[in-house]
Amino acid sequence: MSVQSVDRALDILEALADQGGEAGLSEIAARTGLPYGTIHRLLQTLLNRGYVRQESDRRYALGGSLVRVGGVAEGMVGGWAEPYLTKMVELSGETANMAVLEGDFVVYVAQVPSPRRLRMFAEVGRRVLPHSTAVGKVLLADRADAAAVFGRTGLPRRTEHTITSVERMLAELAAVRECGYAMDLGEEELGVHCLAVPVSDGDRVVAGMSVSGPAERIDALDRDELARGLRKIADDFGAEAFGSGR
Amino acid sequence: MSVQSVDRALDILEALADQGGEAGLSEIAARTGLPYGTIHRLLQTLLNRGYVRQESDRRYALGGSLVRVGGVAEGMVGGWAEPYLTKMVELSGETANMAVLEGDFVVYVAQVPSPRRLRMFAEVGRRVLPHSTAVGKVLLADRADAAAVFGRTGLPRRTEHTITSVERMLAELAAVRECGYAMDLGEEELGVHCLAVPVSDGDRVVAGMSVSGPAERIDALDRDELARGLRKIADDFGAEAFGSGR
DNA sequence: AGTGGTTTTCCATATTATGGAAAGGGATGC
DNA sequence: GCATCCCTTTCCATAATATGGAAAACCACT
Repeated sequence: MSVQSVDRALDILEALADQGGEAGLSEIAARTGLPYGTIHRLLQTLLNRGYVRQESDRRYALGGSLVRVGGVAEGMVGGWAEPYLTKMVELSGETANMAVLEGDFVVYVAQVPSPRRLRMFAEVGRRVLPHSTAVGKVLLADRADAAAVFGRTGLPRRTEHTITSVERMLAELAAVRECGYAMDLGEEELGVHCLAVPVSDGDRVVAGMSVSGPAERIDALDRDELARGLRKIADDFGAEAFGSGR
Repeated sequence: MSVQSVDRALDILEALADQGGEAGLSEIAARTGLPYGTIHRLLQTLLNRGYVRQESDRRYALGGSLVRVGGVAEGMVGGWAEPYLTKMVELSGETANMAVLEGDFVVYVAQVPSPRRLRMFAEVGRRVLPHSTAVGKVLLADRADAAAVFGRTGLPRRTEHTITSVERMLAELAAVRECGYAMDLGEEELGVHCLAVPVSDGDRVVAGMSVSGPAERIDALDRDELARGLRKIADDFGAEAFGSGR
């Protein structure tokens, strides 16, 4: 039903992404379990098309052709998310956002604003560091290399509530994994609180969705109940947009 | 030397991207020249992995899995661009940027700042609309659906110099195609001028590189000569990062 | 120079993808 | 409400295509 060689080529691309975009042939072999000869041949093909690039030290890296295709895809996904974000707005009364991780940044790719007078607005396209946002936390909670990300970006203080210690942050991420949602209590912007839930493709967290609003309004909601509702919506979206088969 | 089915799968992905991220099976067939049965089977595979999604009207669209992989690739490309951007800084004395189109936005993916005291700074990660920037113009000049983009985004006035009419903008894009570079004369920010050149994968424009600085300094340079120099650098980079084979 | 760990190439084999043609769906017009 | 047209999906016999083990080449250390 599926074309084997294409499936395997995608495995290789994903293995490369998992390793941060760069890996040697044997690392790919370890991760995918495919025989060397096969991987090498598949890599040649991806190389010819610019989907993979070979560094001077013979290691392989994700290539430029993916940027264009990925960019177009990102626009699509943002569009599909809107009905789901709308449900989140209905459920919470607050502005809903979707964001993905791009390199070490959180990028907002879609938004549906709250109907209220006082509301969060126009985040689409914004790039922020993950440590001070609720979506950032759900996105990193799933990644084994979260500590490495903090090593590169640091945890700059944005407000008096920002978590600036790596240990405390890792503990926070553990808590997020535990309860399945993340909060931002004025850590990015004073007076703004958010609750974020993960969007999964059934295997890994690929995006986050959140609602954000004035601290008092968010705090007035029942977190666990709200989180349950949002998770449901996010799961539906994940299944629709990313799921399919596997 | 290359795995046929993988090659074809990539053709399909690219055909989809060419059509703005969405197409019917027969449109893909028209574009790629592949037989229906083959395309369908390949699409099934991509569907199973979330690289393609099927809309309710049975059309196909680029899928969510590309977002993650594309995001990682984007980080890589930004890194490789730096030596080339450095050359641009040496040539022009001004800050150099690289940007790509993501959905309808221009996203800056890499920067090398000018050594001067007064300089442009820290644009990486910023997302702006294409109409008011030089890179945006070179990126759109290559796209047949530029008018559709403006339909969605509008051409909001950023300064008194911003081009806000679609006709004038399309004329500008034609001029850009003609001379091979684009200018921004304070259209995004007063007093800031830029000159941008396209980065091509040998077939299509995939990114833009630009230098930006204070109006007086940029205006003092010989545009055509500078553009020639920048093009050379951009071409080298395009060949290295996106080219390879085909 | 020697050694260990890679990456790359090769080639006979049968597994795997191929594509033409026919069946199935949906929409549009009469 | 029915027929028509166009687009999508399925099928299957064929051979072209991808496979993967093993050997060779390469590189980086020491």
